[in-house]
Amino acid sequence: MPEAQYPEIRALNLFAGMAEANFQSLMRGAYVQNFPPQIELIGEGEPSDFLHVVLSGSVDLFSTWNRRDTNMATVRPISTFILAATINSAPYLMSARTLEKSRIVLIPSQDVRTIFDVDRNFARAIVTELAQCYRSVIKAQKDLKLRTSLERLANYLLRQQRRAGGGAAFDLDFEKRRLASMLGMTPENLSRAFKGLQTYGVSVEGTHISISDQVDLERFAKPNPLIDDFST
Amino acid sequence: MPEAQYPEIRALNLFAGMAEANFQSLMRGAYVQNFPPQIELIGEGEPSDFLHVVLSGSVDLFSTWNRRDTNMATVRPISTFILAATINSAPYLMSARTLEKSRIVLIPSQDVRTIFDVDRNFARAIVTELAQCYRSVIKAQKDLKLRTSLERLANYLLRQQRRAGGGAAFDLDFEKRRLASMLGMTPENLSRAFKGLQTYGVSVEGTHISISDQVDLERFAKPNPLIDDFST
DNA sequence: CAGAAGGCTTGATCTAGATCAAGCCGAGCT
DNA sequence: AGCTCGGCTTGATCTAGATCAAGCCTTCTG
Repeated sequence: MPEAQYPEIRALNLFAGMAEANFQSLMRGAYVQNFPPQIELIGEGEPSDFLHVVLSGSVDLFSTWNRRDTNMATVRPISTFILAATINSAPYLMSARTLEKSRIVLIPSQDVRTIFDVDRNFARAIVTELAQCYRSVIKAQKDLKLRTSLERLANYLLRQQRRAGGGAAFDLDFEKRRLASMLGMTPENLSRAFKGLQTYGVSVEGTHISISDQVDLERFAKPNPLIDDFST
Repeated sequence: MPEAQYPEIRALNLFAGMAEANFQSLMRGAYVQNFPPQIELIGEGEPSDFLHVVLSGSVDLFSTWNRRDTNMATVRPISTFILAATINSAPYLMSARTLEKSRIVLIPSQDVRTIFDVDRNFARAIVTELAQCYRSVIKAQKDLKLRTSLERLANYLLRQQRRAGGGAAFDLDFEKRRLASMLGMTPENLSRAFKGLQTYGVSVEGTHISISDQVDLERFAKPNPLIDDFST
């Protein structure tokens, strides 16, 4: 891998604390690659040869059974995916495809396991990351099982609003059909859901959202840190 | 904690490989307790003071939001729960209650984190366990999102059959209302689902199940190791 | 500029499963 | 034995969301 990439990667939580020699040794086998949208990166059931880290873009994790499929999670920078499979040398449980143009680091799983055993700080970082992945999945599952589609959309808008700086107006950063998929609903129902939120002061023009009555929307959405807060 | 408990706990994957001194040090702060059924052990949002290990019985993990609640997972012996919260010193995302009389080890979270940093084998075991928890949740989510309730029941019966030795007849080890909850359906629908499986040669008498046409049931259920196999 | 294509919206229908409302039946008790 | 209580079943209805089927509008292309 070209050395120019190092500093950016080294700065990630996962690698920041480890010994330089171990980092170098990890990087020797790793490479960074740019993928176009809609590329299938891995398929479920395959052996877990590489740990993946999303540097930019976004990746959809999905699963298939009996001709049905469902998206399980969306990975945004900067975080890893299929860490659990890598750690346990187990086959992938999910498939992954890029949603948009994405930059991804691939690190051979064997190297990750080796360095894990010799670098205490790396071990700590791995386990923290893994715990975070676990908690993200749990949060997503709570969102899905406890809320209606209207409530999910309302809470998504509040989260997105915060990410965009907190102002009353902001833009969606996905096209709507992708948003629908991320929220676990069809494009048709997303369209209807947007209409349903008009009652609470939400107006939509293309990808531009404005919230005229913050309090009312929050009273409806009932955001909860144990579901909506990504940091904890 | 009474020393008599040690060997049984020491034999668990989580503790088997660690240095004796570290194990002793963990056990000094730990204790084993028997709980009656339906006791709420922890509540979501609380700080994660203890790592829990289920030795016998079973524990229901569930979540609540806006007066709704849903069960997220059922923990059977022998495994841990809320490991992720313990590792990250983060609040619990789920509540836990005993389903039946259960024996549970409680280990102070702070001790787990301390020993993690000094015992390489313990670190390895922790991360393996955590990865397994992660994968279990993913499997449960796939089961729920990709299958109808009839399919979930059919696959559950096949798994239970295997656990019971693989014979054509076996017993459920839960009462039906509990099974319904574990499968994410209402008791009413479970009842109807059992009727629906008669077509595939399943007959039910109380908690006793017999499968007259194994091949037909499997053709319907389409069991898949990436969902139904607990070992991988 | 015209045409096509793809995403968005809207309405109509369908479906899995939940909920509501009785009955049923076996176990334990007086 | 007769009663009661709790879990199970059964049927009827309800609902969130999916699916199907158009039309619409913007953007891209020849």
